[in-house]
Amino acid sequence: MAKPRFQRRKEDRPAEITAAAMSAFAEKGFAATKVEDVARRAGVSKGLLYLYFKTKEDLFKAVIRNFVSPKVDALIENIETTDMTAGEFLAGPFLKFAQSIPKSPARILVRLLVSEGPRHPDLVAWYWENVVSRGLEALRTLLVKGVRSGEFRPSALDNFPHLLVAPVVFSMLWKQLFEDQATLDTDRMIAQHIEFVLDSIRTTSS
Amino acid sequence: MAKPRFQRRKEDRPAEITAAAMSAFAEKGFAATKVEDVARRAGVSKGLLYLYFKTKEDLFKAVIRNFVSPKVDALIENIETTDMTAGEFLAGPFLKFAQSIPKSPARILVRLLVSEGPRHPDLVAWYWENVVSRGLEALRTLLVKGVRSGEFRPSALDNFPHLLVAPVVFSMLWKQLFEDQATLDTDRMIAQHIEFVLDSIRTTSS
DNA sequence: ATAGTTACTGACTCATTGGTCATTAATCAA
DNA sequence: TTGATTAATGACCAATGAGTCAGTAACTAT
Repeated sequence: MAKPRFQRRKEDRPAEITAAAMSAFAEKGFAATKVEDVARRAGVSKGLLYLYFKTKEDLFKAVIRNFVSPKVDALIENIETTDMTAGEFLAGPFLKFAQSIPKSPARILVRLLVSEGPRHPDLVAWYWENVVSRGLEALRTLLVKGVRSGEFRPSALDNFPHLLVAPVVFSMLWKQLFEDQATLDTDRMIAQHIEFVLDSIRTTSS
Repeated sequence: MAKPRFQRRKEDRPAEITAAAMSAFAEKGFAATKVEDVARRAGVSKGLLYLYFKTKEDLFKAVIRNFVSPKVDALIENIETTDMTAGEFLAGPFLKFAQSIPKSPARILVRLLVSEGPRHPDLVAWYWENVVSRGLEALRTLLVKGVRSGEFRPSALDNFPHLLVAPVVFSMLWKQLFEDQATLDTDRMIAQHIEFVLDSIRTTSS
């Protein structure tokens, strides 16, 4: 009764493989990662990988899709269902969210997207539709809500919710590039930034 | 007197080759760019390229070094020699500088650095020493000067000059990824950001 | 048991490309 | 003009790695 050389686990393979790919891409980037290495990490043969993903590129897209969507969905859900004021939400749950991203494994995805994006227009388009535009729209709604209630004064920020997010992106990149040379307290930096913004757009100083 | 098949121009070759490499890398990224393609763009044979650059990686480093240094040097020079107040400088020359970067060809370098950085630690170290730390230090000095003169109140920004630069980095990435899906008025966005920050740290509102 | 199905393996192919080097030709000094 | 020097060429080699496929073994239904 020797233990079998492998098991058949059709259901779990795709998830296991994308997870393996995620960590491999994270370390090496897309081009420098060998498909066989991904397979090895997933404890699977190269052939099997090609049974679930048509090409290496296909695998890459699956990775991005899988790990990003849940995060944004959660944020948007929160924004839409909260009963906090806009200011409270930004200084509370949103801040927490913004601070958590650069420390989560997801931080790697920016790097992947930045480096490979231009060569995968359809992936970028998907990302735009499902992540970026939805996220920005939710933020804008939140800001408008604040303006309507008189909590915020109207400002250019209404057109540039991007600004709320810029330091987060910056932090993600920093952590991957310069962590060794100089640690950056991204939590405090992001908090400070939100504070600056709220300072400027709040109608009353509490 | 047939025209010669090539000319010997030892002096100019390296610059021409790095320029060609710059544009090639910009389009395809590092790994996906073929050395031979770089050579072709430079109007040169592959062999010659290897006469001036030991490896492809070597070429890559040269590219980054060549195109970045001048920019930062200029900014630092300006900061050190200006007789403006800190606020004037930030709202004037610095803003102009920040706005110009995402529109210049140099914007591509972030992408290169982000994607390849982790695999070239020595390049990142060089970049940190010669560009990032020097730039940030100059900005910090500027902020401290503002505080000393009473123009700014002391704030966490003194420890996070990064914040002044985050939206610039963000803009560079945006322009490369989402230009097609949604144009972003980076000039206005960056201006707005600087305004927010100055709003928050200025002691007097003018 | 046993035959049938299919998840899974891994050796192989073949196009690609980083890097070399023997050769060629532009330039220069005498 | 001619010989020496070296910038420049491009055919070539060796390695690499994406993708294939003939075969194998885990599972399943009978």
